[in-house]
Amino acid sequence: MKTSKLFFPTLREIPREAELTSHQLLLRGGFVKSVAAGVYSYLPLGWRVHEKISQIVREEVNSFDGQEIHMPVLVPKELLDETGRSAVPVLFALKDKNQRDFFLGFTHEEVVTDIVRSFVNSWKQMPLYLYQIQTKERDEPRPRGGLIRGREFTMFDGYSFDISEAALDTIYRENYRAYGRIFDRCGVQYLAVEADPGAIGGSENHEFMILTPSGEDTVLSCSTCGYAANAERAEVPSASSDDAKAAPLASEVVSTPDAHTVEQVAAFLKVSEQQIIKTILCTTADGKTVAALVRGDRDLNLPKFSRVVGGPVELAEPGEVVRVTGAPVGYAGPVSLAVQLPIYADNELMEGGNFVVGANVADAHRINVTPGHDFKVDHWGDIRTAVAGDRCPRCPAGELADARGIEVGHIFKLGVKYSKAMNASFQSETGEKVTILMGCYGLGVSRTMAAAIEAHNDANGIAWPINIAPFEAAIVIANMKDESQISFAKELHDSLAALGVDVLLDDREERAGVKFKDMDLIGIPVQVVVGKGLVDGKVEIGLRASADGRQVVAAGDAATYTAALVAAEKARLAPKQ
RNA sequence: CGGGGUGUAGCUCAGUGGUAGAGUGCUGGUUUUGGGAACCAGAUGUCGCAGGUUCAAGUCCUGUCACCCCGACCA
Repeated sequence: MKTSKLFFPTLREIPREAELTSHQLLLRGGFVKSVAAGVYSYLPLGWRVHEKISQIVREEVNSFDGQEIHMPVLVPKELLDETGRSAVPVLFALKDKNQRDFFLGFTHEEVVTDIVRSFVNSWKQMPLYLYQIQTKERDEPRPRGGLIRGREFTMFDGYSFDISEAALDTIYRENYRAYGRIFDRCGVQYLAVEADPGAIGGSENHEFMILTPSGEDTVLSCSTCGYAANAERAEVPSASSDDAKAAPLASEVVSTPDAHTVEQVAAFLKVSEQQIIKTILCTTADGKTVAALVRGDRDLNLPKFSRVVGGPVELAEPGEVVRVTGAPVGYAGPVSLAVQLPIYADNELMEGGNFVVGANVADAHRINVTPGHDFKVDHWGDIRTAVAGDRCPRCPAGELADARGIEVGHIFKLGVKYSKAMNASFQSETGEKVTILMGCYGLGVSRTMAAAIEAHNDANGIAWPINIAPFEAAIVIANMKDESQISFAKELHDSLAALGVDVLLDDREERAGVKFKDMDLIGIPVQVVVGKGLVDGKVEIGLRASADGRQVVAAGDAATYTAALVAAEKARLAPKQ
């Protein structure tokens, strides 16, 4: 390929709409063009990267007999009615000319399950693994960060169908390993973490996070035993109960004018935030209000709290807080509530005593409050968000450390959740009718593209891992007035192409500096410069990401040297398992 | 949906109620030719849209749309 023919409109300045590094570089490098909020066109360079990632996914999934299919973007409402998912808020909805309801596909469990229930009826037809790489449409409340969270994006979605838990477990682990190989080959550091399954349910699930400081999720991991979890999900081990408890003192109400945050109360009363108990009022799905208590320096974790309560909970409306506490927001406490509520407390509050709590009176708090002594805790549980420094929930010696990550994959054991609702069953070896066991496996192709940039960039632009770079090597002709440079570079281009290198020849009528800047910006990993050294039979070859600069190589060896560099870079990205 | 911000040339941005601007990019020319060259000449606008105030609106007022950020949400 020649740059003189390649459509790659690079920009010198950062478009105003982009804040995130990957978004800026995708726009500046001419990889994508925004069409609407969270909707992008892929230009030639962007589509090359997209297809390289897709191809890696295909190869790894095909290796365990995954079979690619293609399902429609348009999904009739009736299909989603079967599982109740026609009420999902992020759905794009539309009607056809006959007023029939359709949705744009946001994931395809129902569509694929419909295929399988139509044709699969015997245990002999499984295991079966179907997948697609396709556009997904979700009317996100807030798209952001370019390709990180779009309303239209590309996702690999795989679905497994099995006759037993053991078989499901096998394919789940097969997938898990394939994801590892995919991210290794894409040249991104990843971590598989235990995660919250959300409303999709299922017995086991893992998120795959690409580790980068700009990630929007926090992951916690134990270097001792390898436990890793999304901070939203990470467990906190129960408190060690052998701590000597201070004797409860007599509680009393003290004035705390204008102090309604933990920080303000701590400063006013000159106590640490750990000595304060936050009382958070929540509403359950059936409209009841409950109180959650966590230490002042901790955060209530709603997913965890929901599990303890046994159903989804959300923060109570301010009006409800006023009604049950009898005080403005900011002064809630577990003692002397206006309305008696079930009280849930975080396990950590078993340690220590004589806490500060809200007095349920404006501008007042109650000091020397000890759970069990001054008020009754109805339920103890693990309801706070784990943080770095917490003890590992899986091993006695470990401590959790944190890192930031971008969620690029999420795999679930679905069990019978969809197959039961949609009556997808088979006849077993012994003749019984049995519900099919499913798993689903998602991987964001476009998001991986953005995350790879987040993880691999510098002041000059993108430094693509070679397996997903739009081209593997770029040849820059430094002086377009020099016919010998041009003819040598063209021969080198053809030789490299013949050696199987995905090579780009920069033959534009531009000064050398412009070409260097552009090649750095679009991130071609191996750079070859054919310039003034050619009269002495020399060219320069080096790695985009290397600080050492380019090496001077004999022109006659340029093709083999370049091909070897490309091969070495690829070898570096060989799967680690 | 709540809070904040921004809409002016392809892009980045100035613009005091009184003639629509700069840098960069683009076109032509001359000179240059190894890290976004210099000079000369040129083209480029529904000032987001719709109302309103005014002799006069890019500028003031009202509404509306779009985009970005924070939060809520995120199967």
